[in-house]
Amino acid sequence: MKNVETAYQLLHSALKNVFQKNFQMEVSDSEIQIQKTRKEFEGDLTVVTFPWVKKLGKSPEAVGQEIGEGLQKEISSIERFNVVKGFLNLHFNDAFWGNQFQNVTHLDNFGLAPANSKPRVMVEYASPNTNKPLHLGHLRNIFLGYSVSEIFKANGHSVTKVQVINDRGIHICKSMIAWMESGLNETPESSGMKGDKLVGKYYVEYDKKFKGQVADLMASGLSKEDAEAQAPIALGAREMLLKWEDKDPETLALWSKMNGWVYDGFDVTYKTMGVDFDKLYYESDTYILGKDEVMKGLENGVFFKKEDGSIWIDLTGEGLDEKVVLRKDGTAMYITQDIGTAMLRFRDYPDASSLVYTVGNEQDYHFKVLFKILKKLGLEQAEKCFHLSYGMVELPEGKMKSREGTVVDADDIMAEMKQVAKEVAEEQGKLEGMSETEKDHLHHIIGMSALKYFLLRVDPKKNMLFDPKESIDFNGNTGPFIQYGYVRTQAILRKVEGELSELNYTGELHETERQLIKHLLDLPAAFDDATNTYNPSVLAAYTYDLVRDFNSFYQQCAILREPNNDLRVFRLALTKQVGEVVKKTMNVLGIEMPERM
RNA sequence: GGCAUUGUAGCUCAACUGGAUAGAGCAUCGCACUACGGAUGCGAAGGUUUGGGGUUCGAAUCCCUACAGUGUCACCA
Repeated sequence: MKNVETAYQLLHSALKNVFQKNFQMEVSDSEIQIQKTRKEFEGDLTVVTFPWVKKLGKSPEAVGQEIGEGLQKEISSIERFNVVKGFLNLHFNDAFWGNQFQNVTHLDNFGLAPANSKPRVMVEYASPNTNKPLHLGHLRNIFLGYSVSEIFKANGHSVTKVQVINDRGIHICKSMIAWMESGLNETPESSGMKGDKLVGKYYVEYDKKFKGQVADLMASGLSKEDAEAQAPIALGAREMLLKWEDKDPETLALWSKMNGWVYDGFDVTYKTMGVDFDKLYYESDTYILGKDEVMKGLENGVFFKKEDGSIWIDLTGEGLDEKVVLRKDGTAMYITQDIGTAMLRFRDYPDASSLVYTVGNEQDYHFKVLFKILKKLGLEQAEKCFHLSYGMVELPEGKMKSREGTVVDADDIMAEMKQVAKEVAEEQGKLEGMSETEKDHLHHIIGMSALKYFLLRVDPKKNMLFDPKESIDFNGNTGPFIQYGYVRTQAILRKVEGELSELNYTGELHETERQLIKHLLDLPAAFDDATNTYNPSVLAAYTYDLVRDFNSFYQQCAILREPNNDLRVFRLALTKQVGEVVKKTMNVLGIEMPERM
């Protein structure tokens, strides 16, 4: 069992009965609107009566009154109700909520669906180029993709995390040619640099040289275009790409050596992030497959060939354009590769029902086209493929530009967060008796929680702003705030270990207790919402509110000091449940909970 | 220019998908408590939801329009 029968469900069916009995009417599900009662009114749940006002030919107040009385007969736990305008506010008694809570404590895995009870979903995220290090934008991508994977798992799906590594193409050749021309023979070992940083350095080097050469050529009278086409280093890069495609052994050796450095660097970064992958795809493998698929599609009439030999698809019938899928020289492009990768993935995982692509919204159009193509090629799962499109992370001065040096490096920002966590923790001075490695781990957990929460609490669809100067907060609506709330629950529970007996309390509830219970009961709905909308921010908001409710409760109700033992046990059980739920939801966001901080 | 997308407190974000008096955090000001862990709680102030029309019992949300930001419109990825 994932959940107890909710108050919503109860009300829902009771409403149907009321309409049968009082008005001899059937009501459709869509007519029934139940929402939480707003704070300024008295009640727990509110039924909106407007949809029926016309039909019944009565005033909203009269309809509300009548339904309210009917509902009271159906559900004895409805202690009282009031009608304000067309809103029927229902107040359930304390016993009802006490009971609901007790039912939850008996569940094994409240809020979660049984593992692997639903079809497999593949989630692609990260998918970096191999010519430069990861930056803040990647962090949003990676945390988002990881979290969505975990959300699907929590909802019972089998999940395979994949990425496709863009390991070939002109951009890698640029780093390679710059490295060769430098003649320094630098390696990560010799330079002491992280592999991805080293390769990134040569990418920047390339750009510098290129610009210098272009400037020189222009000074000697060439047009900008000609200069760019004739810059020696650009020619070198292109030549290298051709050699690569010809499988020139030396070029291939250099290529795999430098890519290897990058992978080593990425692995370190992924590890710090706390993310992983089940299966990697390399563009250098899949682009050939893509070509095959295009050729097949050409035979089947999905694609057509233009006079110059390039291959196209006509999507004008679907409101899109014509699109090239294979160059006239027969080489693969981005979308060719994507077609191949998709086909290969569904071949590798025939039980997968869909594939989620975590890719920035600048590629919205690309994925529209891709999914149409996949469908035309006869891939059944094409309709269920989903582009998890997310907005850019902007800096105060605008978009990040790697060439202008305005990127926020992933490793740097993570290290910085950890450093801040360390400073705050030392200031607090609550960690005596902890070993240095434990402390180090704790600082890491806290720093990462600030960063992850910061990036995940925003609706993925939207662009968001990151201000390095103000950096990331540790107070208020933040990861560390939630961690602190969790730590507090654990601090309390540690003192009563083994003391938790059966729940026996049936008395009145404090307002903050009712609030807390109601919030806890919303967990399954929050998970559903997050799954349906591919949106971790739903869970971030849910958890933040829960912790606030708990803090409120904690401030106003004695737990350990409560003299009435039944009530004390009840409050301890509440505390425990809050801790478990927070840990669960944060785990899905990839955020670890410390026991002390 | 076409298409897509966004515009909510000084700043960063919410708003149960059309519901009641638009909510949080940060920043500002004030208060609480021998603290079960203060990385706390409570409160004040802060809004013509970019402007203008429309749809209806009811609009930040849907439609039209103007303005502003962003993305995209490559045989780049």
